[in-house]
Amino acid sequence: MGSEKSGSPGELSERKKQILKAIIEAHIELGEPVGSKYLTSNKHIACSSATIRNEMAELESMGYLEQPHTSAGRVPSEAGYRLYVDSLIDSYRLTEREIEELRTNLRKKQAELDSILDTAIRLASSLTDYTALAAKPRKVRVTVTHFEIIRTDERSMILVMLIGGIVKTRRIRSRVPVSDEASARLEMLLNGKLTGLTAAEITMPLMMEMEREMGADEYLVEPVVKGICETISAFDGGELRFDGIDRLLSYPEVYGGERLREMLTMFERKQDLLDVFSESEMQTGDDESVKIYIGRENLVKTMDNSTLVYKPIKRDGILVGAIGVIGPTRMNYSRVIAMIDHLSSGVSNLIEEGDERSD
Amino acid sequence: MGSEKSGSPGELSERKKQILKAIIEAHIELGEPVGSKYLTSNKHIACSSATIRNEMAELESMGYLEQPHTSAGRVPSEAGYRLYVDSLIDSYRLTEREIEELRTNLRKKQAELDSILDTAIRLASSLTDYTALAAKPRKVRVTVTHFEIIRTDERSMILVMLIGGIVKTRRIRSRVPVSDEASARLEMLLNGKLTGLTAAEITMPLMMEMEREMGADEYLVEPVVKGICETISAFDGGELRFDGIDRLLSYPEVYGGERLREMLTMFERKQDLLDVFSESEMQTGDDESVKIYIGRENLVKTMDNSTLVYKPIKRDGILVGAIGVIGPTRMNYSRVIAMIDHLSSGVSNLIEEGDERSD
DNA sequence: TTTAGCACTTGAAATGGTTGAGTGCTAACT
DNA sequence: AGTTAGCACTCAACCATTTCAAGTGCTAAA
Repeated sequence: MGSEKSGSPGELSERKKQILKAIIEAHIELGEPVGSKYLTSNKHIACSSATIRNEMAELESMGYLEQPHTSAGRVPSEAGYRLYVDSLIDSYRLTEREIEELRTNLRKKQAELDSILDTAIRLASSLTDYTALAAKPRKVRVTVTHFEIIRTDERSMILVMLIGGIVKTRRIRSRVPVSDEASARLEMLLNGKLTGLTAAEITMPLMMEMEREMGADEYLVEPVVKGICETISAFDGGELRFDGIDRLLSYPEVYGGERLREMLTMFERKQDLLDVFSESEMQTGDDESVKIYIGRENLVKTMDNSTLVYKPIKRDGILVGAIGVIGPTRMNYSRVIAMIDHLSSGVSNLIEEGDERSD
Repeated sequence: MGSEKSGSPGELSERKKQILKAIIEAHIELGEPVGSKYLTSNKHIACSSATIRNEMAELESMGYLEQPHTSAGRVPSEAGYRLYVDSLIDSYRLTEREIEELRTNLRKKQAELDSILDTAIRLASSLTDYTALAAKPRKVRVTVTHFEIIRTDERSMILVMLIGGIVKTRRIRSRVPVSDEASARLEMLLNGKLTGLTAAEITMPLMMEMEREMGADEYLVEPVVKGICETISAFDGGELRFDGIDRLLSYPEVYGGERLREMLTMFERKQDLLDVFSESEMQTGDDESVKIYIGRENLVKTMDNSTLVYKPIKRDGILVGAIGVIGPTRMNYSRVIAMIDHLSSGVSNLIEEGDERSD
């Protein structure tokens, strides 16, 4: 047996490449193992089925193809897909219509990051026909940069916090009326003492000091600070949202039975997937192109037969999220890649420029 | 054939009730059609299998039971379940442990409605083992009650809107520096002109008037007002969130194959389900107890074999949402009902009392 | 080096018989 | 009249067997 398990693409003759590419594309299209005869008749390859069989046998021993059972056609292996996306793939040109659809749909929603992401995954899912997801990675150091208190009536107010460019609010109610003077002082205190601190750095002594400075209105401090800590903690957990989960069912060969359950469970737990994105945060230095994880390449075990395609989203140069799709290994790579690329860039631009439509 | 399709429970002899109840509970427990022999041996019923067969035949002709095929046991019909939950069911006592779990978990999260709901559905799903969902019903008349502008730096600010007790924010950026005076005037204008108006009532003339009053800073008006309209519009759409979708797969008899897909699709589309909740908003006058929709009783077609159990959530007497679970018709009604009842009340109390931990 | 032909393998689908749970009905019993 | 035992009947589920067709690997010829 040829023991050259993972050969570099250079080893492959032109014809082998052509055949491998044809097999992968046929399999993407049909979802079934593809046999030698199919290739000769449907893809235009200039040799007979017997020759193709020989080549396929070699490709298999090199690890690019697999055979479900003796009398079935061949199926691309993960290595095969990897080779395909790395060097065989034709880059897909989005049609004018598709670009237009991306642009107008994205433009419509000029809002906070969250709702932009929602629109984006909806788009991604409906355009690619796979399950789409967006992640906000877990942050390492979450701090409030600015506090502001808004009075609504004499015993309730709203605390507005600016956390890394995102606005979070929290309602504060008190049983007794609170003077304007007291809330103003509280606001000042918060801005003076708590900005720039992570949840862990907000200590008891600090809180007691604040209570001292609030004098008669010290009763406000504890619930407010507690709320702030909760908000910060909730924020750094990262977040993950989905669209088109029902589309998983379009690929019963992959997501049938128990596998589907594992998949859904993973979507519910979210943590594993978030880890994947966080990991990418590390290697975000190298480049910022579309990333592709095929099968068990780099991922959680439950994603054996799936591919994750995603691209980071940046604001002012720093990573604020990612958007991608998840689907069967035999997904339409070229189209998906082009789509995610555009979409992510679109979102990046959108949040970069903000709402400055003031011309 | 006895043509009394839907008899009132009064028609039923004590023994018929007892048998029906036993069948339903056995079927809930086992998930399989239950036969006459099983009842005599496992549930203590004081007569022989033959007698039970006779009774079952009658119950079937009355429409309370169904037979999948000739040589199978009986399965409760929707009418049977309905009768069961209406008059046969034993009310379930939550254990101390369960109550404790509800309370502590719910208490932990003292935050805005959204995150309370998230916690609640997570709880509901994990405690009942069914898919849980929470809805914020579509509002008829959404208006902003209060505007507030927060300056972050000289060319960006945050617009805070109070919409029906919920806080929404929106970032505003401008290419040119904005004076404090200008933003203060804008805030005043918004509060003066736009509070109490729905999106539809914000007209062009109104906007032009505002531009006039802003003088040199009129360029701020258009993007801001546009953003406000979007926010209001987005708000009245209602919202629906889930937890434990993976649990659908625990009941393959119901959610296997095509049905599962329909179910997921419905979860994605959300609209149908929201309609159900909105409908309940209408009839919310009659009472505010736990509501139960069994099978095709009242619902969307895709929910034929499912039951929806939910209870509205109120703040200050008005409906702000609902929480419930969705599961197979053969769900453990007594337990689920008790759970949802408690949970919904818990949430209601929590948002009622707010953060007033100032003692 | 390529190709045609053929024997071989093997999963999927079709067939057919067996099994067992559960029923409905009738006749005996209280 | 209501209840029960007994029995024939039905029908899905299961298992073993057969058939079928797709696709291969190999050999021999071009």
